[in-house]
Formats: sequence, C-alpha cells, structure tokens
Amino acid sequence: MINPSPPSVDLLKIYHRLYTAFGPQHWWPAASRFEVIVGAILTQNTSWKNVEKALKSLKDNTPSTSQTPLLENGEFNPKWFYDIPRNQLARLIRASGFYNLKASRLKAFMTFLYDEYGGALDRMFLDTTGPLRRKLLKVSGLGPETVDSILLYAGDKPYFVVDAYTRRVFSRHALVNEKASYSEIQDFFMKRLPLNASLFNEYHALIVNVGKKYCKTKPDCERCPLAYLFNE
DNA sequence: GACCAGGCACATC
DNA sequence: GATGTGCATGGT
Repeated sequence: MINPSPPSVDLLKIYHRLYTAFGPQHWWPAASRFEVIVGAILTQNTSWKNVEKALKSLKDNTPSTSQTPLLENGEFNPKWFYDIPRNQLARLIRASGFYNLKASRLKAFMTFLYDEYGGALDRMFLDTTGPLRRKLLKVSGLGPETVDSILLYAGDKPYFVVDAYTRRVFSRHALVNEKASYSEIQDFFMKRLPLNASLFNEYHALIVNVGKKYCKTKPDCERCPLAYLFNE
C-alpha cells in the first residue's frame, strides 16, 4: 500500500529537480516504434547495454540466403520477426540473456500483432474496440511494465511506467511503500500528475537516470539531486 | 567469483 | 494475495 506520505507531495517539483540536474533524456533510444517494442521485451530484468548488443546482433544479421530483419530505411521489419523460427531468433538475441524466453515472448507478441491487426502497429494503437492495455497484458510475456513501456514509448499514450528504479528511488524517500504493488505505485504517480505522455516519458527516463547514478544497492545520497527530500 | 541488471509466468501455500 | 523459483548473458 501507499505510504502515508503527504498527499501534497509535489511530484512536479521532483520532476523539475531531476530535469534541471540531468536535462532531457531522449527516450526511447530506437529507430522506430516497433524497435521500441522489441527493446521493451529484451530489457526485461536486463541491463540496457546487453540489449544494445542483442539489437546490434539482429541488425548485423544479413545472411545472403535469407531475408534481413531490416527494411530499406533501416528500421526493423515486423514481418521478419513474424516469420523467423523461434530458435533462430533466440540465437540472435543471445546477448540480452533469457534468450529462449524472450524469443518466445517476441513471437507471442508477433502472433498477437498479426492475428489482431494484420501486423500493422498503426492499427493496434488506433484500436478502439476496447482497452488496448488489457489486450496487451493477455499476451504471454508482457507484464505491466513492458505493456506500459510499449503504450508510452511506442504509442505515445499517457501510462506511467513503474520499474525497479521507480520503486527503489521513491521508497527510499518514503514516498511509496517498498512492497507496494505495481498498480499502487502507478496510481501514486497518475493521481498526482497531469496525464501527459511527454511528461511521463521524460519523468520515467529521469528516474532511471537518477537511480543508476545515485540509488543503486549502495546509494550515494551526497550528490543526489533528490537529497533535499530528506529535509522536507 | 559474487552480485547485479529498465520482469514475467508459474507453483505453492 | 504473498512468496519462491527458473530463466542467462555480460559488466563491475
């Protein structure tokens, strides 16, 4: 459950502190919306550096005999991901870890995308037949964080993304309970912020940044731009 | 050689 | 609903 933090806790003030300290983060680093989705699955419990290796491995995969995963404009070709056998895909994403699992999850998403929307992301994000978030959550391997990352960073929809850094940074400042559920923490943000995709985009990226720099297992609160929270 | 990283599904209680 | 476990590579 949410901590008895002051209901007046000013999440916009925290946001501006982070933005002033770090500047714009330019998330998500990807060439296309589809690549955002691939990255969102590959980065599950995995450092982004390893994901970058896996993405590069995919892009460098240009066998003379078969199709390349890239379109002529350099973007990933969803059809390639739909067609490639799971085992071959697994080999290419090896560096991201959990590669058999993630290959299955990518294939599960591709099946969903083609079965429901004929492979067209445009159609998926324009789906008005029901809550897209619910549909995505039913795809095996897509949990709340992955789905919200897809909706926010590929679909430009205002869902606040909660991850391990969000929980750690905000529980250490006693603003959320360390054991709060995903949806409780998400509500904490979404009830206190304007529902704005650009804001959520930048905010989450800034939280990850401050988490990586100052809020690891061994925190470095001395130089952290959020240290002021301890004195309020 | 531990420990960690932008989770999730499944089993069990 | 809470807790435990498997999944795996690569950096520190």
